[in-house]
Amino acid sequence: MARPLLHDETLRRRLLDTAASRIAHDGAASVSLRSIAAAAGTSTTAVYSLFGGKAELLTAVLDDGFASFAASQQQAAAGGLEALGRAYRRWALDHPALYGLMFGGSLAGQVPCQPTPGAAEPSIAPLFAAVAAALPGASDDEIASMVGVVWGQVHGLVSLELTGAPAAGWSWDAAYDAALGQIGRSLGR
Amino acid sequence: MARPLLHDETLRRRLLDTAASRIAHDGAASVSLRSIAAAAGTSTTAVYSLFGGKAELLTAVLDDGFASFAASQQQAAAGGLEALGRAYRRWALDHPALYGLMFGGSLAGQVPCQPTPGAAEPSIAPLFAAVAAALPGASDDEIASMVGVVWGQVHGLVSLELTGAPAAGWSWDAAYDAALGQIGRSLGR
DNA sequence: CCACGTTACGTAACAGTGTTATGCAATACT
DNA sequence: AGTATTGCATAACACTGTTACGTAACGTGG
Repeated sequence: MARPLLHDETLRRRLLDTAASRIAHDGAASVSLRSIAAAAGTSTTAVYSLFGGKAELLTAVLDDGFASFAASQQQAAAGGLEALGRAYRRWALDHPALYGLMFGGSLAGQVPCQPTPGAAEPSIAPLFAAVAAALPGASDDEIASMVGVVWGQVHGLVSLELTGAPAAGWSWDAAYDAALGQIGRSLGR
Repeated sequence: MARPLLHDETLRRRLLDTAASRIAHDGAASVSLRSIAAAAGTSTTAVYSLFGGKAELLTAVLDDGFASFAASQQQAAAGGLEALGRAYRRWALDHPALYGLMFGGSLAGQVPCQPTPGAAEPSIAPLFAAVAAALPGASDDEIASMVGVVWGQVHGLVSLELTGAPAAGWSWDAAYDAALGQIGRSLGR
C-alpha cells in the first residue's frame, strides 16, 4: 500500500503569504478565497486540502500575526513598561488589518475565525512580568487585575485610533503619552 | 404631473427594527439582506428604495445605536465620572452586537458601513463635561487628552471583554473596578 | 522495476449573497 | 378622468464559500 504524500509545504506558505499580504492591502473584508488562490497560482480546493477552508486559512494568518506580535513584545521587554506600550502601538499601527483581525474580528462578529486558544498568551506574558516587577509586594490577583487595566488602556487607545475614531480635540500621540505617563506614575509609586 | 409618494415610514421602521433585532440575535456578520427583507414581509428592493443598499441600512441601525448610547450616557451624567463608566459598560454588555458594529466594525474591516460623521459626538459629550469639571484649572488640550485616555481605558476593557479575550487570571469586574478607581484617583487629586 | 492504493488539486457545479433591470399596481395632481 | 411618477415584487446577474468528481502524481510492496 502507499504512504500518504505530505502536504506541500511551499504551497502552504505561498498561500499564507499571499493571504496575509492581500489582507494587509485590501482589508480582511474584501479578500475572497478565489482571489487568494488565483494570486497564489492555484485553485480554491488547494485551500481546502491544506487548511480546511477559508476560516482555517484566516486563523493561520492570524496565528502568524500573534507570533510576530509576541516577538515584538518580547523584544521590547527589556525596556520596561513604557517600551512595551510603545512597541504595542507601533506594531498595531504597522499591521492595522492584522491587529483588527486579532482583536476586533470577533468583536464585529464578522469573521468566522478566532485565534487558536492560547495564541495570545505569549503576547501578554512580557506585560505580566513587567507589572509583577513594578508591584513587588502585590498579590497575584492585584497583579492580574493591573495587567487587565494596562492592557485595556493600551488596546483601547490603539483600537480607537485604528478605527479612525473622531479624536475631537486631541491627538492620539498626546493621549497615548498621557496614558503611558499615568500608568508609569500609578505603578512606579 | 404627479407628486412623488413619500417613503412609507412604517415600512422603513419595520425594516430598521427587524434588522436591529436580527443583528442583536445572530451578529452582524451572518445577517443577510434577504432574510431581513423576508422577516419584514417585503422584498430586497424595498431596502434599496428606502435606504439605498445594505450598507446604508446598517448605517441607519448603527446611528440608532449611537442615539441610544448617547441617551444612556446623558442619563448617567449626573452621577459623575464613575457613573458614566459604569453606564458605558452596562450599555455595551446589553448591546454587544451594536457596540461591535459601532466601534469595531470598521476595525475588522468587514462591514462597509461607518457611522455618520458626528454621530458619536453626543456620546462622549458627557465625558468631556465630567473631565472638565474634575480638572478645573486644566487647559483645553489637557482636558482633551484626558478624555482620550479615559475613553480609551473604558473602551479597551469593554471591547476586550466583549471579544471574549482570555482574561487569564483576572475577572473583568475586578479589572473594571480597578480602572475606574485609578481614573477617579488620578482625576480627583 | 513496476503496478497499485492513496493523495493533491484542477474543473465544474451548487446554494447563497448583494445588486440591478424590468414591469405593474397605486398614487396625486391637472 | 387621465396621466406622469413612484413603490416595490419578480427575476436575472456577478460574485461568494463550499463541495462532488475526475485526473495526474506520488511512495511503497512485490
